[in-house]
Amino acid sequence: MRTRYAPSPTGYMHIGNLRTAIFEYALAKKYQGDFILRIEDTDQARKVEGAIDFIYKTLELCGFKIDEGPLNPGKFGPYMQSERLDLYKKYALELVEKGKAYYCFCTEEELEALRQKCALRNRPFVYDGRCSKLPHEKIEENLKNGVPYVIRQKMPKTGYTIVKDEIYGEIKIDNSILDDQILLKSDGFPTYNFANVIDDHLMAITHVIRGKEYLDQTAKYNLLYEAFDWEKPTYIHVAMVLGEDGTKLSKRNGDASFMDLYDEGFLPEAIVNYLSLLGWSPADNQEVFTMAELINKFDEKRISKSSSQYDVKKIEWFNHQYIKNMDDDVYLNWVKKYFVNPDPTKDEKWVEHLLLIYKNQLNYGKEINTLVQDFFTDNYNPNEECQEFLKSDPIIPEVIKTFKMEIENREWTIENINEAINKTKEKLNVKGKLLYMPIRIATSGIMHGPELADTIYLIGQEKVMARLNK
RNA sequence: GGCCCGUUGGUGAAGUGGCUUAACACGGCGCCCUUUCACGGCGUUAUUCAUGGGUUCGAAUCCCGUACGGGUCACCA
Repeated sequence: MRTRYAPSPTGYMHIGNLRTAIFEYALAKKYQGDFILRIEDTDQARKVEGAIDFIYKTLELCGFKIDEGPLNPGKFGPYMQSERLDLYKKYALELVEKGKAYYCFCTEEELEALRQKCALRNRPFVYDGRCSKLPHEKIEENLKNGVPYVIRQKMPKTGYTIVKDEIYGEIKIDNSILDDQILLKSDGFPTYNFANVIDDHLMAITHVIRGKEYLDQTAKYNLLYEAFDWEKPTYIHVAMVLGEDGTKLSKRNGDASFMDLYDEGFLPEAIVNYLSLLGWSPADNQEVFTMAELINKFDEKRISKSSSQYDVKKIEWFNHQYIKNMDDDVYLNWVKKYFVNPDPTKDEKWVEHLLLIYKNQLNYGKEINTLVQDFFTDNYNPNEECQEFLKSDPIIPEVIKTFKMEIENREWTIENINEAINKTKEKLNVKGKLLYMPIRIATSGIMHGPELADTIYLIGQEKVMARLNK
């Protein structure tokens, strides 16, 4: 069992690509197979500097081990398509030799004319194969004169080709719509389809997992495998991942790339966990699981046929689960990367205490900044809901007054704050919400917050007393 | 437009002819617990599986049509 992840080096990995990689990885590892990274850089224009390091880094963060790739080659290298050009040429020529492919000297203009003709008749464009009828001498002459050419594969004009897919079953594609596909471009680079087939075969890939948008094209792949008389890999096409709005993923509809999520403070484990459940589900009911468990549970037969929508709320929930389960010191180290301290004069212990009391309600790293903001402001303006509450019972002003008296002359510790609350309770014989909420509002100005004693302690003596004296 | 694929709740989904008058999870709403808040727990949220026919004693599950959604038809990957 060998699977591969074959991205283009664009320096960007959206969630759909990552999800495909997760499936590829899980499948390979389930059967103790190898996971190969191949860089598809045949489009010179779209190449991005440093993209390979970026891909390695991303996969590493996600917990993937790359068995073979450009930075750790195995015996099937090179793993960059741009370094395999002679290979593609060799195989393209082999097909020409066998009479299964031919040189095509058609110019851009000729093709455009052809295209127009098809458009006029409202038919899909199919190359008419005129160059396949060129006499031998003419071809030789053109080649000698350096006329630019591409190599095209001869496709059958009748009948149909069956595409076999693990998820979608058998699909019949009419051969008449198949173009004599270009194998080698005039710049000497292979087309994506051609390079894919050559590489998958030479790299002994057994299972190809890819987006459903390639399903129709697989007929062309099959014809290529047949032309070479090679064994086809098992195909597993997966439906798309859509954005939150139900449309195709793009930079426009939200933080749809791995790095965006990572930068927001989503843990790679949580991201992987969540994505594995998009378009796939395990036979049992477990949702939160480790990579090892995923590998163990993974079953490619259970991949869904229909596309699924990305949901921020749910990925937040997953992230929340992982954050809650972190050890305190690990959590602090992690959350500090996202925390922007508005007041550097606060000492480290105070900051850590503050960060810690939000650990079990934090959804993602950067959220910490909005959660803690009330601890960094001098503004005290309780909202309407607070005002309503304060007026809801005559005892409330008493509670606040009593608490103030109790805390006034004590040393500023959490124990003493709790003690003051308790004394208030005893003196006035109030408890529950009527006891806590007035104090909470009077000291912090908000109705929702972390543990009350911690909150009061962290707001600080000076500020609290000032508010109580109002 | 031709061809291909899909359609279970707001979302992820289970379900492959009777155990389903549709699991589980997220979100929403409500309640409870911890003397407050949060965490957590519990309940509720699809009279029904896009729709119309058919097959069958029986259909979300099988067949056909329709609608809707998506994909694909490049010297892009």
